[in-house]
Amino acid sequence: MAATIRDVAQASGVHVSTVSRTFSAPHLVNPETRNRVLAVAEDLGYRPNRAARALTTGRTHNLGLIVADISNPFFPPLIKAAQAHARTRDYHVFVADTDEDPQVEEELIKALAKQVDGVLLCSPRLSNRAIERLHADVPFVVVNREVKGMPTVLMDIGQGARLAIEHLAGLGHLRVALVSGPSGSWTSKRMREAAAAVDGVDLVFLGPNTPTEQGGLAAAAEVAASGATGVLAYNDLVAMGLIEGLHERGVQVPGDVSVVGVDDIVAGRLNRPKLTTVAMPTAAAGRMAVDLLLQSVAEGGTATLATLATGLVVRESTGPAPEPAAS
Amino acid sequence: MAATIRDVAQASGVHVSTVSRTFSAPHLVNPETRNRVLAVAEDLGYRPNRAARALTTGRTHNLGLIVADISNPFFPPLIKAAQAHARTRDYHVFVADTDEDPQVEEELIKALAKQVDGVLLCSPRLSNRAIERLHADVPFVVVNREVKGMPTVLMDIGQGARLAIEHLAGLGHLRVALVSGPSGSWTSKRMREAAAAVDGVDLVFLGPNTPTEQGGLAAAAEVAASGATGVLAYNDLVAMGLIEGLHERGVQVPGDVSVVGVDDIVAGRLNRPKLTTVAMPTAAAGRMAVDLLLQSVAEGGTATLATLATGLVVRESTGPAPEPAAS
DNA sequence: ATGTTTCACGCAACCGGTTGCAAGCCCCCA
DNA sequence: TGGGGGCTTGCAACCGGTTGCGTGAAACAT
Repeated sequence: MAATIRDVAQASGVHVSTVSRTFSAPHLVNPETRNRVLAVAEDLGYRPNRAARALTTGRTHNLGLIVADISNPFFPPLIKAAQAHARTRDYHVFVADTDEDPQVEEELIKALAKQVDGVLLCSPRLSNRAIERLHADVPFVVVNREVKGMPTVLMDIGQGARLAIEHLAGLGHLRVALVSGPSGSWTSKRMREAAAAVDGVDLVFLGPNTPTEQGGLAAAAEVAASGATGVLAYNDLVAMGLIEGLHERGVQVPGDVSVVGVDDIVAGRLNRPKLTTVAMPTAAAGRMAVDLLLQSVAEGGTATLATLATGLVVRESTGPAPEPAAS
Repeated sequence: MAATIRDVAQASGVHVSTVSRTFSAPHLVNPETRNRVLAVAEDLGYRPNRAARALTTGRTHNLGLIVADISNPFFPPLIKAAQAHARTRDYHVFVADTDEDPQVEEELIKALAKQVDGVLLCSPRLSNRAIERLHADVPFVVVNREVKGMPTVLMDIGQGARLAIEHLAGLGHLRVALVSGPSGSWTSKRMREAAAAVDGVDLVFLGPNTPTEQGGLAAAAEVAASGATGVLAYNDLVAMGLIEGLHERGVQVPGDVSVVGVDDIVAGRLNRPKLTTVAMPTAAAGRMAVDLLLQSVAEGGTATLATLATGLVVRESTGPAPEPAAS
């Protein structure tokens, strides 16, 4: 159906290798010939078949991006930044969603392996072992988690968590709950560690939870029962669900309980009360991840670790700790 | 690096064609041989290279899904459903985001064309002409827009708009504003037509707007000035931005103005007030689109049109029209 | 006039699979 | 015992490109 390199060769009276070079090494072909070939190619609507090219060159000029849950508003900015950035490097990014299922994640990686030059693993749910094993098939860059020996882009959630806890402490909250995400989450662990390093606050660890509003909603009872007046949630979605759940129980935010989220998703800005949250440099992370990946594709495994700074955005979901009930 | 079919052939003492058949036509090879080959393949970690296979078969077993803006929470459920459904058919789905840019959209389609068997175009921004032209390169299914001669999945937004307007009319709103989306949007047009068909309400058309909270926020002034007490917004994001903007102006929702969104995104359920909205069957649309696409890939262009019903979900952002000010 | 470069291009093998054709084998039946 | 048919497997061409090598011609130096 579509024109192939041989059609173009025949129509312009040259050998296929000349057509090939016209596109992949133009300086090797006489300008006159080149223009003729280009004209014919244009005329026939010929475009080199990237897949076929990849077969011999080993370069597909595609990148894969694997994400646990596209619905999580944390990812789209990262995805968009990665795609836009990759495009400037003449690469395309294919996104796949694993539905939080490690099995699916592995299957997708294998399927992608031969069709892309490298894969961006965003918050992977796979075990380190599995990741290292699969790494033999295709270069990786891991985002939002540390896997030894692998190029990694981290957002300094520890710093963010510390800022958040200090913010709460500064408002007089003496007892703060950490509502964590999925069990074994690398992020949750870092948050706990960082929070524990802040002096003068009493920490309660709650969870694990699904990292969605549902999870937050479900955690509301626990939080209410914990006696904490400040909460650092796993992410904004959990925070929003939690606020909703607390509200249903008649607990006021920020009057009775202050809540801090993580991610700074757009919806948090529209929430009522507007969410105080740890802002993640997602777009920068997406670009950085692409850079690292292309670098590691080109040069072979350089296991750089990039850590991006986070910041605290104070809005309306946090306020002074309530007076201790004088009962 | 990775094992090829020839490695497996050599290691198991058979010809490559036998290995090939072991995977793609198992019934043609002796069970004994087959098991030996499978064992060796397993041992070497061999997996057929899908791209190479595609070269001869013309089937990549991949689908492309192109979307204007992944950040729009309307799409993720559709994407997830499409991916999950495709997986059951042994297909993989690659998602790409065009950033609302027709240029990028076209480029992505061309890039994907040779690497997938078909493309799902979700709310494309390209002109009908361009779509028809590109259709020569790769089968399409269009979602959320009508392009003649192409398999299409539609959600009956007209019906939804009618339900919404009737709901508002039933609450006593006599003057209703339609806050539309991007200029030339197919969806906006359908909504206008359907709304116009409802008797007894006075319609005001506002817009165009970006289909995001920003757009809604920006439209607040216009809405406040329009004298409408009911609003049907282009989508939930716009509705939420609008509510936020009205709130900033001291206009109460639903006290002073009732707002209906479209899409039924998750965030709308967490909004305060919870959004009354037209629920779109996004997951069903994703599955249906995959089915149509695979069908058209297998059988050649059958230009089916599937229209999926929508429904109205009444929550808290709509209420009785206020008493006319007795000034 | 001869020798040496340089340039442009063709030849053919190769990437990793698939597939139509045919050959070898065994079995069955007449 | 010979012929027909079914199974299993190998052979080789092919999909759409790329690329190392070699050749012929033109350009330049000697």
